[in-house]
Amino acid sequence: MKNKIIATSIELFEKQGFTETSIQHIVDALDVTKGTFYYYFQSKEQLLMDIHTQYIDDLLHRQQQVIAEYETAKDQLTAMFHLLIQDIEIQGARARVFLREMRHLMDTNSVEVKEKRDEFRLVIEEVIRQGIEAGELLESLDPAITAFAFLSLTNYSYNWFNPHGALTAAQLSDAYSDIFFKGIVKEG
Amino acid sequence: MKNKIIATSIELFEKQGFTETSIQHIVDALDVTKGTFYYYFQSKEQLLMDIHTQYIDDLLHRQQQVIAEYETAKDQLTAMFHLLIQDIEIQGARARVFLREMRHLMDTNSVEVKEKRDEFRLVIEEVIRQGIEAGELLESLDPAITAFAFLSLTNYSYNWFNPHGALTAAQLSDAYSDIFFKGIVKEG
Amino acid sequence: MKNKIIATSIELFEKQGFTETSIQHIVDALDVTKGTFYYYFQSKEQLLMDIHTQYIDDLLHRQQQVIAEYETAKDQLTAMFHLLIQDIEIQGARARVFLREMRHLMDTNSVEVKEKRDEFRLVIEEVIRQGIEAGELLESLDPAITAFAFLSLTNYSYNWFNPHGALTAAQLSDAYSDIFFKGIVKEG
Amino acid sequence: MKNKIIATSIELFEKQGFTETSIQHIVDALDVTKGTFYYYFQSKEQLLMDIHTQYIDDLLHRQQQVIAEYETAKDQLTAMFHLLIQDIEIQGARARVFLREMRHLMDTNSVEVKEKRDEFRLVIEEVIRQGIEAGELLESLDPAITAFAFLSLTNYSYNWFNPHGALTAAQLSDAYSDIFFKGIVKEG
DNA sequence: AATGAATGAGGATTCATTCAT
DNA sequence: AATGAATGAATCCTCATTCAT
Repeated sequence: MKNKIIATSIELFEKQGFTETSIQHIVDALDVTKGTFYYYFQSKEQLLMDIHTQYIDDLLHRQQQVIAEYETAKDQLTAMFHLLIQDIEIQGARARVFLREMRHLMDTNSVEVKEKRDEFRLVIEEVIRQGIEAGELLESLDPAITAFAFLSLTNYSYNWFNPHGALTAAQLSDAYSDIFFKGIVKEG
Repeated sequence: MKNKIIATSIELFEKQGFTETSIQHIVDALDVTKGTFYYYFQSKEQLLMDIHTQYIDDLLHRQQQVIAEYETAKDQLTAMFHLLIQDIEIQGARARVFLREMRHLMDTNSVEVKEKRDEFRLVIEEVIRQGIEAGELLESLDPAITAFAFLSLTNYSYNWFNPHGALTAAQLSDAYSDIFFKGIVKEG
Repeated sequence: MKNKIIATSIELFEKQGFTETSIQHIVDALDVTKGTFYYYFQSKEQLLMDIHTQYIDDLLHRQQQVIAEYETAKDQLTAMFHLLIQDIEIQGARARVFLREMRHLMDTNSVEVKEKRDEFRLVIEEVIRQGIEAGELLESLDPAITAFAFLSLTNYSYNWFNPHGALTAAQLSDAYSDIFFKGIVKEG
Repeated sequence: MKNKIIATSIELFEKQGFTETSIQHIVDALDVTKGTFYYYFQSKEQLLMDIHTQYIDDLLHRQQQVIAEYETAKDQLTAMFHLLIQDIEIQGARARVFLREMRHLMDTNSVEVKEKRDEFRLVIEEVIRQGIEAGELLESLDPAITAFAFLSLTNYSYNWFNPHGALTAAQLSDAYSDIFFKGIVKEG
């Protein structure tokens, strides 16, 4: 039941937004009553926190697998492009809720998620730093800014990329890898 | 007064979000009454629409100036990086409201803003297309995807870039231009 | 202008009801501003009072003409049936506002209109009383109840009679006169 | 609780009118909170609809009983006079709300109630038609107009008849039957 | 004679949450 | 494990009215 509530909430939060989705909407969609909801969750925010925690923990775990599996910065970054963009198809709704509704977490919840989010970003930053040291990436790069650039490409794609359209997730992640690695300008 | 309401609303919408900001909050901040608000705006959505229209119209206008002023795709894109990122300092709050709260517009409002947003994007797409034709940019590029990549970098920066921090807007737009034009990989 | 406001208000009050019609509606329909309204009327209730006074004064005046013009109770009542029912065509909206919205008058206004309304009814009662004394009408009648019966027929017709339908006002007042004078039962 | 809300609302709607009675008035009179009201009713209009439905359904049911119990048109109409006028004492407030506030129902609600109201009227029309065919009532009558005359007498009495005054309901319905059946004019 | 800005109280409705059962 | 009744604060919005100009 707890998982059913989470699954339904994600759908509704994605479609209508967190604030616009009432507990009543959620329980109506599941054909149970509000009491049931409050048996499983302390509050609406707690539900949002559970969704966030599940998502980011899973992502961190998969990021670690990618790091372990590949050796070079380029391979690791390519694998992360694939990981994040191909995820849209399966985890799209969850990811969009994660990216859009974080601001509704308060106090410790907010801090806790922010820390894990930062962790994810800092791993990327570290991959880039090691790529530079290994002579694989340009020395002129600022690892922090470059990590933000990477995350911009992946995260913003949740706003517009439709995995059921003509463009496939594989095509998009390949195209983004190309742009990110080689740039867009033709060499003189 | 209308402009004062808009200015205050932008601040509050940015800090707390559109839904979380009540008309009461807005008028309290201005020390007027709710009646005053509704004298100037038909509805809360109309206020949001006014903010959106002002922002996107201004942006489209400045985009046209950039296009007119520069000749090559590279220069035009560089100028747009500067335009958008240096804007964060002055227009940051307005831009963040624009980027985050568009979903609260409904029906015709939603369509109208979406069209202008698309127009802005399609101009970038066209710049890229002409850059390719001119032999300036890589032939392998998909102009549409590349335009999205460009917008990802600029728009996502509103989420994290703090113009009052150590990193300046000029530094960021330069760094992003470099990455976008030349990529991050060291040539063999 | 005052008369234009009254005319427009009657239309709106009839269509939407007194409470549901705002001053804003009225002035919008006339393409003037609220200030104009309050230049001519002290309050919304004063406007309603003016409408009521005009209507009932006119009616009392015409009732006196009928009384003066005809001699027998039957002729006077017939003339009043015609007066009231044929009025629907020209004065329908005004009459409906009068009959439906009287309850929104307060204190002295309410009393003043009620007195004139009672006066109209008591004249009918007196016509019936004199008809009985003259041997024209049945001795078994209670003049007060009979006057109410008369007013029921005329006033309730404002609720359903459509002067633009197949049934004409003349046909209706004739039919009502017949029923009221001779009843509906076939003599044994 | 639902019935308590209905009962209290009827009283308040009758005294002050539907629009003039706020949900706050209703819940204050019951010493509960607004939330409670909206737990039982979707909206203020739904409450009004419930009142209307209860009233008209009950009336239709009792009309059928009268039709079944009596044989001649005269007896059926007499019984309906009694039914409707004696009802004022017990159902007066409910009936007045029904007769006065129907216009606040919208869309399907309005149509639904109107249909049942028409049904009630058409049954009366049919009784009159059969009375004419049976040679009991005058052939010159128009059944539709005559039915309206009947309803005018009964419905308008809700506006002025006070069952706690000197005139009893029985006396009024007898007087109205006499007038309706035999008219007011003395036979030559 | 008319305007435009402002008020402040009150309207219907929604909602997260609680709690006894 | 789940229900159903109730709360009370907050939300958007409307409105009659005032008043300086």
